[in-house]
Amino acid sequence: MGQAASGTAGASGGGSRGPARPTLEEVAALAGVGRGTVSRVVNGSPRVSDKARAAVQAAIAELGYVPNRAARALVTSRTDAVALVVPEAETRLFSEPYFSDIISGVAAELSETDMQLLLILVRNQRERDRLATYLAAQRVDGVLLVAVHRDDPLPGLLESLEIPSVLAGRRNDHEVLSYVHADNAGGARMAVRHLLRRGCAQVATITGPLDMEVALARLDGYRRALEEAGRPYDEDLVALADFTEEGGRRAMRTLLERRPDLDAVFCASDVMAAGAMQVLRGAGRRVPDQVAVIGFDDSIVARHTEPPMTSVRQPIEEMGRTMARLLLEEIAGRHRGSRQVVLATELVVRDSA
Amino acid sequence: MGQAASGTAGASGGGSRGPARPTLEEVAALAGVGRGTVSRVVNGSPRVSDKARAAVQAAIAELGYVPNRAARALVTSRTDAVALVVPEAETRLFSEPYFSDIISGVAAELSETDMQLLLILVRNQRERDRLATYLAAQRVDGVLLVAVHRDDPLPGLLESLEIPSVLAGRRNDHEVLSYVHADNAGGARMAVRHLLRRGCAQVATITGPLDMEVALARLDGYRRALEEAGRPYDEDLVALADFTEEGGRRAMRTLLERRPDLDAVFCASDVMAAGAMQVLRGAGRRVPDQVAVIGFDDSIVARHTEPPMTSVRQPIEEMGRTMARLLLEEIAGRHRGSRQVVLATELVVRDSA
DNA sequence: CTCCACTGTGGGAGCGCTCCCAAGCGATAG
DNA sequence: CTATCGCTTGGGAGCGCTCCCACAGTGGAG
Repeated sequence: MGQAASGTAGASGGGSRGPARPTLEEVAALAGVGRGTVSRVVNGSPRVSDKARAAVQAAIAELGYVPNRAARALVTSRTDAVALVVPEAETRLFSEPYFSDIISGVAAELSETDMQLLLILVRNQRERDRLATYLAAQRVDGVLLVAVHRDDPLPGLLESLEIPSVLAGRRNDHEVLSYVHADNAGGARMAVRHLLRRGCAQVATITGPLDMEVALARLDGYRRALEEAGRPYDEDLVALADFTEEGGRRAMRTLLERRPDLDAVFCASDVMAAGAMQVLRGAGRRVPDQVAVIGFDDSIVARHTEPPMTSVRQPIEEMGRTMARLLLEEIAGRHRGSRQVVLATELVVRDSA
Repeated sequence: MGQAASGTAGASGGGSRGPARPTLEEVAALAGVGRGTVSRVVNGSPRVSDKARAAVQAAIAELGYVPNRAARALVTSRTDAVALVVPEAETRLFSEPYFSDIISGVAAELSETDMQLLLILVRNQRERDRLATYLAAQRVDGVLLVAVHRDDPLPGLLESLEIPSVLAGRRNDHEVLSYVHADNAGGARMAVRHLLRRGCAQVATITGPLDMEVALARLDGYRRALEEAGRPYDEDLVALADFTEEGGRRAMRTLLERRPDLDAVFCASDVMAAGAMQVLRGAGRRVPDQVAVIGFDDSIVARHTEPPMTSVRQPIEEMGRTMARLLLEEIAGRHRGSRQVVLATELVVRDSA
């Protein structure tokens, strides 16, 4: 593009800004060694004499040498980059801080290495297709994928491409890819136990979309807690929703209609719980006196509802960290096969239950 | 690293997965043309005959050819990547959805191009230094920077590196770099006008940290609205805070102490407003009857306070889009000098004022 | 003494692409 | 008919790096 200046050797590239960056060759010349030796020093090979290493390091410092990634990538066919793939529609459904916390954890772990973090938002079919091409072109060394649906084609794509990848959550309990997830069932169980211990007799639940394993697991925890307590599982006390506030409102209305006698609701997300609380208030039910409410995520919303919401916390940043760690190990090839990590959840008791 | 298999020519790289990717050369061979012609077609040069172009396109489709970025970057010394730099400490202070919305806007705009989005979180001095090296090594074609402080060294770094960059917000009103920001002063003015029109007589404000231009601008809007209405500007009605909930609580307590007669508070962020509302409730003041409250950001928090909060909305996703657009134009060199874009804010009236 | 490790080293080859030069080839002008 | 121009085209050179081969040099074993 555009008429490039004729330009003599080396120095000027396309529209180069700043002074020309030093190359390996220049470092070698200054250090009085060969290219190979500089490369070995830069890459931490042990097969270099102390004397040569010192000379090279001095030269690197003097010139402010930084390796050219493109050149390295070209020959190694590694990119030193991993992608965080986010199906965007989901992000909105998820409790808001989820996204930033995952990123924060991933970035923290990667910052120890010189891996770059690429962010890829996928919001429609076209972008999905582009992603497939993109990944097939091996533009990243590994992939982190969040918000996995049961029938999501993306994990299958990663699998067939044999690209190192780690999921946040899993498609189902036969997941073959590596994944990290919170103990959703355990958290839900804790929440419901808490409600039962409080003396609640008719504990309802509002679920997430059942094509997501997280939603299923939370429902399962609910069911198990009831079982443990010898309570019957009553379909009428279960309302399906979609992790959204409006969904939470709708579900709460349904529940109130079906079972006006309910005295507790465990919601699979804070946002749904917030919606539910609005409806309860509208219906003249006092929280927690008449109806106790527990959410899931312990997001910022939970701290701002009236009354402040009791919620199940999941260590999202830690999930991000762990995902990044597993991915790095997988890329390094230190592990055959896939691995799973389950992180503990925790009940944060506030005033709504 | 590790004992690489001997490997014959071409095909196998480091630990290559999948079939070898086709190269330009193979496309050229299949299409019966030279490398140069394929390159011209791929890069959309007009100086190619229709016949040659068709042959090349057919070959590309047949082989599923995708250009190798590293090879291209090596020779052009462009990377086709831009970085979104986030000083992380700030992200937490900002209303939460801010981050995801900016990203969403940026990604939307970039998805039309084949630019990659790199996310760089900077959370301490060490990472700041790394960033400087990183940018000096020209690993990205441009930089987007959010959460700019008045004395932030990062914009100065970008300036001296002469790397195309766009800020979200500005350091002060002499900003030399390109930036996009919301009409903070205008939004604040609208909010305070709304309070005055409602009949409030003693309108207080809780500000953000005054080393940030957004905070200053919002304070300025507050002052101007009072001026317009012929009201005095009273220092006692102004409390400094830091965009956090706890800061909002502290500031509210201070205000109540100094001016128990206040009947409205304009807060420079929703999160602070939420804190303020808690304190007001604790002090037995009814919102909005006794004290009207307005926040800023129209974040998710605003919708969940009790009562739901009136707030100034800023088009954050649009800001992200615009930032990306300006940056792309700057990279393409279509514009000399820097440009500024101000986006309108809007008052979203709910129940707190 | 020779022979054979072994360590450390230099530098050729080549990764896949863009840039650009020179050459081919019609069409038009002289 | 030849000279000139413009448009296409092929392919050499080279971007900065890693990989690997071959070649010292050193020291211990035979």
